[in-house]
Amino acid sequence: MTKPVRTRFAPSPTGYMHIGGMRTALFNWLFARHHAGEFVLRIDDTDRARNMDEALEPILQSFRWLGLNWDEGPEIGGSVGPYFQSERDEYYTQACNTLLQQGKAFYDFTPPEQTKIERETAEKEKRNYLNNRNDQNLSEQEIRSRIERGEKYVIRFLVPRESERKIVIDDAVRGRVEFDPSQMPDPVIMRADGTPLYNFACVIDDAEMRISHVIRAEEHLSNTPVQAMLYEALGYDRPVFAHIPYVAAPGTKEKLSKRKLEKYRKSPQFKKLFEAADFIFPLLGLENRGGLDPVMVEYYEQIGYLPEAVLNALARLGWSLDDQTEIMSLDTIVKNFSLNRVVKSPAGFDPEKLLSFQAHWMAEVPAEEKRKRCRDYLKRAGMDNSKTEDERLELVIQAVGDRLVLFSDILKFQEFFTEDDQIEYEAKAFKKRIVKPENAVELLVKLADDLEQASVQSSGEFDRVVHEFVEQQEIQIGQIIHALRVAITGKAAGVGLFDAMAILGKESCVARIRRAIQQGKSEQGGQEIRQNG
RNA sequence: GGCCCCAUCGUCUAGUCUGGCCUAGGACACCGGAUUUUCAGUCCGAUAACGGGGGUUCAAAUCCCCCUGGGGUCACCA
Repeated sequence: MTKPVRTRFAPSPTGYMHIGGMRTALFNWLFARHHAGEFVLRIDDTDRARNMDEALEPILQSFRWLGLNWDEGPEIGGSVGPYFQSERDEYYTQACNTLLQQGKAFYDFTPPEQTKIERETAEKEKRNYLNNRNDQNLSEQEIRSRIERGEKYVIRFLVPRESERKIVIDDAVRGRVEFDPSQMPDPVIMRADGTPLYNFACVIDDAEMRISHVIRAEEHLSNTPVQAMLYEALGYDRPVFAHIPYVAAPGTKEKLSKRKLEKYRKSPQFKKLFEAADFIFPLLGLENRGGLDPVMVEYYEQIGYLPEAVLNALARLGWSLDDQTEIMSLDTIVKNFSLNRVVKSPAGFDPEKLLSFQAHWMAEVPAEEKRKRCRDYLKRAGMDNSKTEDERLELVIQAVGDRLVLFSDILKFQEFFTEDDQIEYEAKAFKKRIVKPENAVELLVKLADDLEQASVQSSGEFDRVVHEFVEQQEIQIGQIIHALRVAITGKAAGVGLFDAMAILGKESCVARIRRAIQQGKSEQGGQEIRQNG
């Protein structure tokens, strides 16, 4: 009988969920779900964070947002808990004592400074570092008396160096990987204060929690031989290891890292994400949140991505279904996921591709949901007024159409939700379309009069009135339409002009045109004065 | 530096295990054209890759060797 599939993800409570970490978590989750197994969330908090809730909540929230549920872990518990490493001391102590008794681990009183010197010397001499084993054969009595004297010590696992045997890892992604134990230092497994080190705690937890497949990023590959030896020493069965490639920064092969944020700011692929953040987050009052950047999952949630899009993009980062399929729902991915089809080389995270997935999934969102989410952004930006009522909002969303890629994009169309005298003109567009052309202001004056007289309501009616005006004035439509757009929306580009006019209504249009005329005249006047002076 | 991993269009990838159907497929981006009052979109089209060198073979992106390049990791971090 094969063991039931159980996978895990073990984040440290750092207060943020790394997008690359999320990808690792996703693969674990997918593998478990595909095999109808279980997915465990375990918290690696051997560092003992002080504000656990604060540090953990954003991580759990990212899982919730993406819909990656866990079967055991924080908030829900489970039968092989506790799920916080800080509460599992007894397991580690016990395992450590077993190793000590069996002579598979030893007390090491070597002061850390000396270890450091030895390591540096080895490096200087360009040879592999191996720790000294001076304390390996200390008698029980001597150990006791040195401890009583207050000497500091650590406990090291005794690597079986003398055997000729190689440590072989049959990795589910990378195939057979060999390591030579005779090259490996004895790892510290317990600090003097009795707290375990990651490599040790991890083995015990994975074994005790009956994890069948350890799917993790490839930077752990070099930890694996040590862990494999620990499994054996402790009499546990090894899980299947699968080392998936790490997620690289856009356009590079370097691991995506939060510490390199400033560098990313300048990268062309990341630039748009930062710019979007700079525009949107201040409107939402989030500018002081500090760490809300594109390396975190929370960024994508806050700026209005769809879980479907992020999931789709993450799944395609290092995994493919076949030679064609790009767009996949979570169901499809679960149905088809396998470790065989995980690539070995690191995959650069591509924000452009994510955006294209987003555009696709956005098109599938029902109108009502779109309205709800957009209104939420308007509300958070303080634009909760009579103009954001369902009816108008629906019209705007329809007119905006595909231009709404992120929910927060609605904030780029503020002109529909602000008062007529609050419109901000894009300086460049205003100059080019209204101030500079000789007769633009004059035409706008006449058009405003015409509009005022006319009975117009629908987009088609506005279209008709403007076209009649064009004929009457014997001009090209291009001569008025750009000025008109800027006058009404303040912008050079946007939704269909007649749609915009219909949404705003005749009164608003006329008011806005008149205001632009005034502004235009004053800017022209200013120019003349300057020219004359 | 030691150990380990990786290597196909600008990017994500298919193809590699099981050599021939690969004059290397798809997607994103980019470029061009059409549609359009702008922008976006949509449709059509174009450009674009097996890191290099040796083998093995009738045949190599695919197997072997070497080189080069990139990366990960070397803690009383996780």
